[in-house]
Amino acid sequence: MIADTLSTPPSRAPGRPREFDLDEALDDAILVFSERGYHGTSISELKDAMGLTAGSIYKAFKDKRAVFLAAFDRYKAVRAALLDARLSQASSGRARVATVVRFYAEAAYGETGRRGCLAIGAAVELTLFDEEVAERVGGHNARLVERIEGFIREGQADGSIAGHVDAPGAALAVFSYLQGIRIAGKTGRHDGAALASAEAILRILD
Amino acid sequence: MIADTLSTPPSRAPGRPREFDLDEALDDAILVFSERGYHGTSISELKDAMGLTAGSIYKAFKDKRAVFLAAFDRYKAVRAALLDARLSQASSGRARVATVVRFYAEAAYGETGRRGCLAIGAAVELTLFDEEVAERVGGHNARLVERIEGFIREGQADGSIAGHVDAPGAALAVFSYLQGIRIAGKTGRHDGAALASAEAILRILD
DNA sequence: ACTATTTGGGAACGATCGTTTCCAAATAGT
DNA sequence: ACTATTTGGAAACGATCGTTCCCAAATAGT
Repeated sequence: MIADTLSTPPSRAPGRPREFDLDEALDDAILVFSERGYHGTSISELKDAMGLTAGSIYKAFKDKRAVFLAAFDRYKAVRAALLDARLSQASSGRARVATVVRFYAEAAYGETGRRGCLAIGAAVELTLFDEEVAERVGGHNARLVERIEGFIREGQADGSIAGHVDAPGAALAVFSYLQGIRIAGKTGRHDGAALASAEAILRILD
Repeated sequence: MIADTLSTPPSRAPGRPREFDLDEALDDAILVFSERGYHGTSISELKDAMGLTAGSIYKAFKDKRAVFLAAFDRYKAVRAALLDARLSQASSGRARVATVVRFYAEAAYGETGRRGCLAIGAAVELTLFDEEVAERVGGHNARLVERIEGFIREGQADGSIAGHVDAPGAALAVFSYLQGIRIAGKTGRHDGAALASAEAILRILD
């Protein structure tokens, strides 16, 4: 009985099983939405990119907006997992800030850089007229700023960051840099520059 | 004869005169495009915002894209004039960098902040699939980065900025901050924080 | 075997998109 | 006065948008 309710994963729903992997489809959606934006992506393009028919998309998601929201959530989850893995190897407050800064700078050049950041696209394109998107993006951003501020305070406690640094101001400055370097990466040509700027920004912790 | 070709400004074209001011209409277009983005703005919304009929818009501009390009150019020109006026009152290299940083930080909160930056919207939404937009945005950005780098070098020459600062890296870091603070302003709630972050970012010049 | 349920695939829907066309009104040149 | 030209305004265009519907196929439970 208890075992029955606990071992539910292998059990399957009644009807015909879905022939594609939801997360893989969302990964494709992330790419198109990142490149073309929300309004710039049609269902037809989404269909081609995800390798699905319109019917299948609308059976898996309520509407286009739901696809975007799901893609956004997955994008955030995947990126956060990647960052956290790196963060676990940083041993001082300064090292943690540096890890975050370099993580974003690395994503800012090359193909990834030109493709752009889905979260920034969402913030720019949707926050003003979609309350739910605004809350999600705003929440993520606020949490990241708080996290950076926490790293700075940790650094001040462990001696890796100067005590006179204004933690809230510096945290927002670093966060802004993270967003901005992704925009710079959309039009910028030189790759090493992004990494150099990452080192430069860390000077605000001295 | 010569006077004739030189005093052309008061002379008028043949047909019925335009009943609206082009620049005022573009100012309205700047607002809608900033708020809703390029793809998110329909001709119908453009029509309402500019107080014109579709016919009048298409007589003044080739198509929707041309309206956007004109709005973009005007936005850039107006903002540049505003910045230059402030810049003329800054007497050291550091003061000039600080002026630029505060100029962007001020635009990042309140109604202006939530409305967003037209140039950033263009970069995010259009650069990947519109070569002309990419060139314009990329050109503006590159020029601003170079300008900041110049201010830093001037500061190092006049003693207001430390000599050990990596000018290209710091310039791109400052530029990225400028873009990022405008994004932060779309979801951020607290106004004073933007200004505090502006002061924090200037620490990279120490 | 049969029913219920869900998916894949594609045709079809109304709505809205960006754009063009048409006509009356307003100007300049002759 | 007349012609040429341009604008204002609104109706009309085909194309594409996001979404729904329909039917055959594939599964689970009985």
